[in-house]
Amino acid sequence: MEKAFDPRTVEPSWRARWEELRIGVADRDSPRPKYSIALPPPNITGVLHLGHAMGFSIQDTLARHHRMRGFEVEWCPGTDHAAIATQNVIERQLAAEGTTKEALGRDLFKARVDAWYEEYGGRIYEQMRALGFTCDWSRSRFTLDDGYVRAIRTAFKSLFDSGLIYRGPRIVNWCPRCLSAISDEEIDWQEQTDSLVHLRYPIDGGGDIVVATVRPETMLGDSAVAVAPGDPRYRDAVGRTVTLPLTGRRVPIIEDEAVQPEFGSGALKVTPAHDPTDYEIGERHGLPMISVIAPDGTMDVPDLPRFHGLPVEKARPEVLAALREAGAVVKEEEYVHEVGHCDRSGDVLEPLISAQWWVRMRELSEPAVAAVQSGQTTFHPRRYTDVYLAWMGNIRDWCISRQIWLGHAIPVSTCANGHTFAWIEPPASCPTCQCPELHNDPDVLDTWFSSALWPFAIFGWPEDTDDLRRFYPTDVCVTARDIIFLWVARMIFMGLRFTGTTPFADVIITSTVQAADGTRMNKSKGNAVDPLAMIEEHGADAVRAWAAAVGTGGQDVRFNRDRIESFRRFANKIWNATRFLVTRLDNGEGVMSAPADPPGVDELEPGDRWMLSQVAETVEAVNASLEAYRFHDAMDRLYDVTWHGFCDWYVEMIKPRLREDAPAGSRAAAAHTAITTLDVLLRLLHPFMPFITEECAQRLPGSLPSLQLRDWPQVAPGWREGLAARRGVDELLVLVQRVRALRDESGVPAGERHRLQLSGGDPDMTAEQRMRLLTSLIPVEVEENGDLNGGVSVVAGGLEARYHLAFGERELARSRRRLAELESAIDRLERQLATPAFTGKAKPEVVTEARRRLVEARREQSVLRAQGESQ
RNA sequence: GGGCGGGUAGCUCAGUUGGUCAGAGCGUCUCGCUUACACCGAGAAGGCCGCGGGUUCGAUCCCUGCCCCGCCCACCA
Repeated sequence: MEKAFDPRTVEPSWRARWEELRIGVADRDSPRPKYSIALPPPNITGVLHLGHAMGFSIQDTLARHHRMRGFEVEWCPGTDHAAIATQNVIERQLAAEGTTKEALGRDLFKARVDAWYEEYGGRIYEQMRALGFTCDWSRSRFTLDDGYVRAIRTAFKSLFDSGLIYRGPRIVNWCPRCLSAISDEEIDWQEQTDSLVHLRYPIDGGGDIVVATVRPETMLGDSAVAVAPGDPRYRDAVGRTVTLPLTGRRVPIIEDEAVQPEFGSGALKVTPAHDPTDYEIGERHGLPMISVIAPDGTMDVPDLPRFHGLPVEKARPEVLAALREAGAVVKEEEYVHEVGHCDRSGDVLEPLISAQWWVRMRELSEPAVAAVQSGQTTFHPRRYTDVYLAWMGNIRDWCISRQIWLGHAIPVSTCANGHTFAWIEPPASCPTCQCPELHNDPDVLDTWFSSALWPFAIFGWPEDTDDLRRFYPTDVCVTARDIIFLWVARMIFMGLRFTGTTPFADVIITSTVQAADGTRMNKSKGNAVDPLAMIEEHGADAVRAWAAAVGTGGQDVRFNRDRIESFRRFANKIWNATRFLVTRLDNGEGVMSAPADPPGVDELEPGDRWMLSQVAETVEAVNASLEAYRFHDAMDRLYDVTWHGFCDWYVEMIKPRLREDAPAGSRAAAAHTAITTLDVLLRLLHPFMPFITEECAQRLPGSLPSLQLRDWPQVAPGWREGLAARRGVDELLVLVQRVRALRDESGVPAGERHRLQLSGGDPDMTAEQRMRLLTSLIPVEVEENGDLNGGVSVVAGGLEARYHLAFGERELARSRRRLAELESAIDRLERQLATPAFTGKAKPEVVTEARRRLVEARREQSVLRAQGESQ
């Protein structure tokens, strides 16, 4: 074995091995219980960053863990066409080349897109492969696949035929660059400082009314002035009209509850065609919707040539100037507010009226709320449940049409006779009147409409396929919190609608990876980290272990190269521990088998039992952590027990026993314990760090072609018995540390032995055992002396230390203290519960809690007393 | 405006039913190339657990107020 672990030489062959063994490919007909995950399909807008790597690593950890536990694991991968995002990327590319998609034409544009998908789809796959993911590539899906398209059309038609999809003109979030509507969830709100302009509108017949706006240009489309109902300041004005400056249009003064009387002057100019609030006011009052801004973001006011055709940002000062000339401007003030931007292009959104396709949400959201409330799907961390419920609870209709080139065509046609219908296969004629003259809807679907079907569409829905029956619903969905609404929520209501069940039982929300400076990591800022670079530097295992260590704390995490590096060192540590044991135990015919028959209890020394009991605890702790999706706990624990418990303490303490001249029984027991421990640790670590663990496990006796074919470790009956010996050994280890510190402080030369006088200690440990353990770790001559009562001390010129092992005494003191604590707690609780003021007035749950605590405290008290008496 | 999360060693962060919970990694300092590992080992220093109240025998942990930081939601133009 090489002296240092080199991931680069090891990783490729294991990737190949896993593929040869078809580790990731799920067998539909296997008798094992299934465990399935639908990989959140990454957008093919570029390569994956560290955030993806984290979420995906966690999924692979789950997949590998469940395979070892005996599940037939289906982790289905795929990619998302991400229509609007990809189109933006390509368009930017074209712009850089000095051309446009229009100049290119549809066909060439499509070729361009396909080439992009090819290249980046491939690179994403390479990234995932590099991390050692065992997803089922045989079932890999792309949202533009034929079968997938069929699923989308089926879902669309079903919703359309049930009246849950409708088309209509409404106010939408319009992106003037994408030239498309977008949904509420795709708005990126940014704080912005603007000028709040107060305008005076003359009231017909005398007087005037002042309104405030940050968008004076929209006043060209005003169709009313609104005040709060009953506002005394405007009692006389309501019902009258004003004549708008510049347009000369007469509009009414109305009352509407949307108006906040405290804001500004308490009067609001109403522009229903260009403001969501105003739109609703307009609907309530039947106001005309006067569009003055065109889809390309320029003013559309042919009657006013001064402004017509100006881009909004140029029109604003121009209109303001005109208003000033007209004497309508009262004052201007700085104003900070949130402005919606397109989350793809970054442009300021222009609310405007447009005919779009919508999904009626009420009927879909109600079951989706109920499903989460009833626990059919659980969020981890739990607090995201409330986030989800709040959103789903007051959701508005979903705008699903996009006016872009790329994406799934809306499967709707209208015939010459005006029959509109949805279809699954492109029709030749109208199903109602057989008219062959059809007009297809020109829009495409919101990408998230297709993503919403992912967990069942990947398995062949709407067909009742074997895969669907076998692997759906999935078990968990691992994703980032910023797509809870965009994706997770929508999968839930679509799943309920089309399959009658939620698509996954658990949703794991991973940490968000920030750049080192705490800002958001994103490609355009250039601070995104490519996982491949980290793999190159530290190896795939290090990246994965890092992901597990920081991915599920529920807290955002800053990119920290040192942290990743620490796991590379950890891999090296594992490598070297293995290398040491394997070479030391190689008897010429291979590694000395951890004997087929484990040594009898008699042959195990206290240190061996100490180690095995820790192994038992580790298995249980890791199980509990994984059960609760607390990967960071599991990783921490494994790191600690492997490095410190095993390498630093155990391996060091058995070194003398591993020498060939050591007593055979003792040597066998140490070998058995060491190999057993290493084997269990490697298996526990494998889902997190598959490469290094495979590489090491291969060298141990009894290995299989892959750890993925081994069982998940279980605690063997004897291991826990070591718990009793633990305290005795632990006490010696504390002594070792104190002696080391003492030697360090006293400047004793490294090799020089000194005398150590001992008394006390675990009565079950012989003086011989105690001495062997100590001398394996520190250079001392041990002398047992029953009369010592002091701690460590230095005697005379040469070092001499005396130490009294307080075995049992510490526990006794602790138990006394605990008893005292319990007594006072019981005292207080009894007093509290005897007080009518408390039992009568406090909240019932508080009283119940107090009773429960009292019962618990009494129980613990009696247990401790019983223990005390037995000793 | 509402809600959520966070403020713990120089840095990045753990700390799940209030009582060995004051921890890890990195960094720093002092030793050590003892035949697994210098991608190492041993030892050490370092913290009013954001601030003020409160509950309690006891609070980093529970309640309350405040100060910062981040995020989400929201129709105040």
